[in-house]
Amino acid sequence: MLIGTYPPDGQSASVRAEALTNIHRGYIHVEYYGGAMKVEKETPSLSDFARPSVAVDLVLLTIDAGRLSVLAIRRDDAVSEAWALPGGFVHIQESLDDTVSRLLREKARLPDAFVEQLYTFGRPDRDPRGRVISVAYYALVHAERLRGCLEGSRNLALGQVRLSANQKCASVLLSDGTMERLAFDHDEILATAVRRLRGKLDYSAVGLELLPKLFTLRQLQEVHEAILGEPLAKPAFRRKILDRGWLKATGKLETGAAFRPAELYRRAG
Amino acid sequence: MLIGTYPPDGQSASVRAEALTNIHRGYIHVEYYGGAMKVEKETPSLSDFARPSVAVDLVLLTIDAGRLSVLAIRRDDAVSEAWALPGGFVHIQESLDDTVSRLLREKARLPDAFVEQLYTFGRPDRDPRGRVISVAYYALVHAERLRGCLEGSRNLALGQVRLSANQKCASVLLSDGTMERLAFDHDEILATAVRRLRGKLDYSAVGLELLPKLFTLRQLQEVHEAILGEPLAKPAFRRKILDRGWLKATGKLETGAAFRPAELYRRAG
DNA sequence: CCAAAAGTGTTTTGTCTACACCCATGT
DNA sequence: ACATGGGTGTAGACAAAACACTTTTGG
Repeated sequence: MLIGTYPPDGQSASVRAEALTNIHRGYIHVEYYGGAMKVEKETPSLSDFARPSVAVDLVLLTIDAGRLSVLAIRRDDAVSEAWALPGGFVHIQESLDDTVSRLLREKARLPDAFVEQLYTFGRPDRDPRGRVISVAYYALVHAERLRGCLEGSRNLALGQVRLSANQKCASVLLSDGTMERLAFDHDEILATAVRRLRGKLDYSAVGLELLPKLFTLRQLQEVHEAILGEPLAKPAFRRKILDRGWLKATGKLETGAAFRPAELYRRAG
Repeated sequence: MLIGTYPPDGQSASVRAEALTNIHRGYIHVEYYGGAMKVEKETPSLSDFARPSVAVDLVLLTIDAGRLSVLAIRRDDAVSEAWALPGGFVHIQESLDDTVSRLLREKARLPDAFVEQLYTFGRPDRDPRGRVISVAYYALVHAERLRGCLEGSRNLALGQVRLSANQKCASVLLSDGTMERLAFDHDEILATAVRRLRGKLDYSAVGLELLPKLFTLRQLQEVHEAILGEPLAKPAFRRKILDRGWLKATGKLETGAAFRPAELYRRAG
């Protein structure tokens, strides 16, 4: 399929190369004959539609000072000065999971973490820069693992998650006391992550991802309370969790307790 | 930002142009000087990466002859001759939900249906034609609504869903008795839909979407059994469902029953 | 009356909750 | 010893499962 032939004057070649990269894909043959350029596209074309950009946004959650907190990044670009979730575009030869791993490394300097796909947000107007479809993931890490990274960088912060009454959007409370609404539709993404996490607490061991390898039952209960935003009864919680079989008692006791030290558990299996 | 300079020999320029369109986006300046080509990229753009195509794939489920069945479409293009899920590309100014609505109309002639986003599949090699990221949705409709559409078209079929033992992939059994593995990663998408649906039966009223407005408790039980793939105890099922408060008794009785007619229910609220 | 399916009671089992209580430790 | 939080026992509420049973229809 012949797309066109163009004279080799620098100015117009610039514009046309842009149009090409936007609309067409597949093997593009560029041939030179007699000083002019001929551009062809090979037959089986994937899509003749203009393509949206695809990004991954990351809801990196942790428990900081007993509160469910999220990693926010300050956008200093011309688009927005607000806080937002860390994110980035999906490279052309990169799986979505690979994009998430790269973002974890680049933005939070984490070599790995528990991550799960959350939801894909695709409103055409969700990003003022243009059409960006965002596949949101959430990640859970123990706060200790973020310590170094947060101190090293001035445009990263942990903010406490504040879910609205209808659970449709969430704001963050920064350590300086200011309440911030996240940029774009990130408040909605954050709320979706918290709702998902709340739902998973009952039937999965996700809470363990927010704790160190050895932990006490009280610590796990505090994690659940931080996520659910409500206090839980201690005896009921202990028995429910132990009945699930997710935990294995180590026999070791915590150190540095003011009173009776609690037993340390680790994940079973 | 200078990307590189290349000698204008036809053979290698072809390959390099391909690499360019894959890796870079934004304004690309192409200049010619002294018979060579210089390629530059302009600074601030939405995304400096080549964009993947974004598609929606639709898992349209229904209960046909008491079995969980899925709408499959025969691909007659050069890419594949297998059966696949109906799908299509997301247009540049179209929300994901709008794409789903359009696909429902175009592929199944349905003006509306219960739909929910399922998962986004983004392995770079999942489509042999190139990089396609697919946002999968599942839809539930009463089989009666598909009747006319299926008869009218030769490349559409309902196939019984057969989930593998590990629940990681699903095949379809067509009415001619042949067992078909769906094209691309659609077997994995289908399995994901069935797992999701099974999980939702317990805590949501999704089963009602697969029935007409008036239905008997036995019919609802058969829907649940078809989705779960196992028989359920009648008294337990009745009480559980009625306790949930999703249903409202109408007082009417079914007609045409061979024996005692059952009461008709409809959704509450 | 009989066959077949609708619909209900009753008992048992197991899980979650609430509350009371004992246990171990640092001061 | 005692304050404090860790950890356990018991009783009631509630939901689900198993089983037997009654009811209603067409023939």
